[in-house]
Amino acid sequence: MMTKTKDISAEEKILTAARHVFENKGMSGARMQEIADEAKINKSLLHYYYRSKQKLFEAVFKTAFNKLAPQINTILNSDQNICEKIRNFSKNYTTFMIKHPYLPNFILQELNRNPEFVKKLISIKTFPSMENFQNQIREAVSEKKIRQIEAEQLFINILSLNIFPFVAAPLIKGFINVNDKQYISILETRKTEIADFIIQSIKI
Amino acid sequence: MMTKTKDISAEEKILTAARHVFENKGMSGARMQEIADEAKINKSLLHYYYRSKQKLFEAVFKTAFNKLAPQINTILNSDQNICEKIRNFSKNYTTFMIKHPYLPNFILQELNRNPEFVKKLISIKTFPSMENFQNQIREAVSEKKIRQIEAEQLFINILSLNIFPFVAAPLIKGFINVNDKQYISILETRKTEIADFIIQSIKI
DNA sequence: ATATTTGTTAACCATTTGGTTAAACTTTAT
DNA sequence: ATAAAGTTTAACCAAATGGTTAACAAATAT
Repeated sequence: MMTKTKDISAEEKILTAARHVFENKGMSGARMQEIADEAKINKSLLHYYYRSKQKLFEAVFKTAFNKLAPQINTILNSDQNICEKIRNFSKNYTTFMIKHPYLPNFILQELNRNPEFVKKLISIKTFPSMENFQNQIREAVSEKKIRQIEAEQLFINILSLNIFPFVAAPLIKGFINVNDKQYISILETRKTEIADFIIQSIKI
Repeated sequence: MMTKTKDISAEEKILTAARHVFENKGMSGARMQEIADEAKINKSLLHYYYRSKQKLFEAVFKTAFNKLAPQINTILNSDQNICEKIRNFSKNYTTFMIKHPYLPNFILQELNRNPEFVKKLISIKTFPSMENFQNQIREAVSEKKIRQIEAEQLFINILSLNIFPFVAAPLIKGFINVNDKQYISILETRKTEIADFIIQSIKI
């Protein structure tokens, strides 16, 4: 009857549950039944809305990737100066990922398992290019605003310092021997620490 | 006695094949039959030598982890000075991982999937501690050899810059638009580039 | 030589798993 | 009201999968 009013659509419940299960177990570890249970719907509904596990996975993966890519794009294409870029990105990225800590690992995992997938993503979307960033760095170097450094290397460094602490959280927690709460506190510090570290390195 | 005059023992072939399959597909994506095929032995032999998939996986994981942990330990415990440490580690680690590119991803993936596993590793082994490294950094800071920085943050930065380029290889290759060969060349450059970047940042 | 232990294989087996079907229930259109 | 279209479920199913069994082969000990 009126059950539709405050109900979240099944399709939506499925996507949320699928996201959760896939992020935790990966494509091959996830079970359709587990997703159905978590969404509290019948397993057949999964196939009704998304034809197959693969299709459901791709839906989840794409929305996940579309949360990551635009952020990285702010480094490559935006008219801030270099230091601004680094400061803003590090702050925004870390803030966002503290709320979605499984996202980076999920994406990297599946990208590693299925490297051809990257090519799809690059071709289909208006995929960010290094060109603007390269020009910006070269210019900054020749104007002696920053020391000599290759754009690719700097780009990799920025990504590494920002993303790795989330991907390797269990490992790092083990080595520096802190609990979850303490680790989040360390990540909070990194919102500004990362940018300081990078800028300190490239300034003249 | 049990001296095997045969070329390579079946047990060894299994471990090699298992390592390969597990590194590529992960625990849940790996298939016992695939491991058997790759080792060119009957599937029953897998269970003869290693009781179960889980046991076989653990054998593979432990040997993998034991290749990573000692390297990280050279940062935490070794009597080199800070710059030496950073230079040597970055060079050695990157050199090693170019030869074993799937290792870091494999370890991080399974650690993420099963975070309790870390606790096992920490407790059982003479697991490296941060203490010496912390003292070294604090001392260097107070002696004004390097600028003020927390040991944990520096440690995370060192690991990030070294390990992330392997974990995120497909992603980075996509963004900076290079092929495998070009990417390896970039990694080669990083053998010294990483240390330069860090030292530039922390020197006074 | 032969008994015994160790290594190896093909044939099975029980369970899990992604996916299908057909019927029932709801909502919307006529 | 009633038909049509959309949504949801229980009951199935075939294939895949981790694991077992029992017989056979090779090495080792007596």
